[in-house]
Amino acid sequence: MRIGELAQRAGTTTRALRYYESRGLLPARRGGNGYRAYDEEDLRLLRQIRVLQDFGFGLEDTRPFVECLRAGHPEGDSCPASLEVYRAKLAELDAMVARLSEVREEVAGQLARAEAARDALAGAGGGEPRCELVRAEE
Amino acid sequence: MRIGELAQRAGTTTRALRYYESRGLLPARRGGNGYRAYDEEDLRLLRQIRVLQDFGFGLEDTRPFVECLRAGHPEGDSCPASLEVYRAKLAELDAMVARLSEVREEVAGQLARAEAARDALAGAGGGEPRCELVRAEE
DNA sequence: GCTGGCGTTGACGCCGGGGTGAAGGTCTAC
DNA sequence: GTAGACCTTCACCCCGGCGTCAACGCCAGC
Repeated sequence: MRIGELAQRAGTTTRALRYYESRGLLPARRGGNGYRAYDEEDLRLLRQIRVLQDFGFGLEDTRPFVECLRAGHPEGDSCPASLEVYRAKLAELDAMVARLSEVREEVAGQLARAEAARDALAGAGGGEPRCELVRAEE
Repeated sequence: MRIGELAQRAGTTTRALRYYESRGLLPARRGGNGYRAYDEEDLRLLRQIRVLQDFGFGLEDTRPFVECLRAGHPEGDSCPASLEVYRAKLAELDAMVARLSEVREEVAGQLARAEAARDALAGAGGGEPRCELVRAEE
């Protein structure tokens, strides 16, 4: 199988495949004409890469999985190094969620405060706050 | 007040202030010598910018707040446009947290699955799983 | 009048990750 | 024979929010 077919079957581009090879992630054998030659196994490796990429893993993070498959293990995550990547990614995701949630609460607090201040002014200057929704603003 | 003093008092750099001006965010009057001239009000605007930046707001997001202050309102978030930015940011943060949490659960599931597979193999090939912790792995 | 420190403008660098684009040549398939 | 797929190498891009010169102007103190 040549590069175009592999790219098409994996839903990626020939450019990406050459890029992976340049990173040492998916080396290819060569035919006599210099063309890259791939087999079904390479398609498996490539699919593993793309699944992880869809999870937001960096290319380097996919390397242990690919090497695990290449070493003959049944799954890309059958090796300790892959599990470590999972764990590191989990920790990273947890940290991001925690940070974002903190900011979210800060912003929510600011919004609530600002809305309360606005309503207090509206109530003082414009009559009954209860009727606020009745007045057409536009 | 000249640019260096303002930068220092706001804990930023002259380069950042010139950049804000180039973006039209914090225009400065000029003295006869061409030097930028700032006052205490500019310091308030600048502090507003920096608070929002620390929340992770982009520069453009700070514009409504700055213009609100410049229009004479007591707070940068005393204007509807600022509240809209808060709301948009909240939605954005919620979406990010949701997306990250989804991925987190996917990865956690993969990790659990992979660990279970590993343990099943260890149990089948290495004897009693109960004693696994007793065997020195290294 | 000279040095040093502030100021001015403009242009380019960077950071990172995952590629893409173009140019110029070779090979294959119909 | 010609279109299309393939090869290589080098450069570029995207994003924001500045940093880093370069080359100059302005002003105070000595």
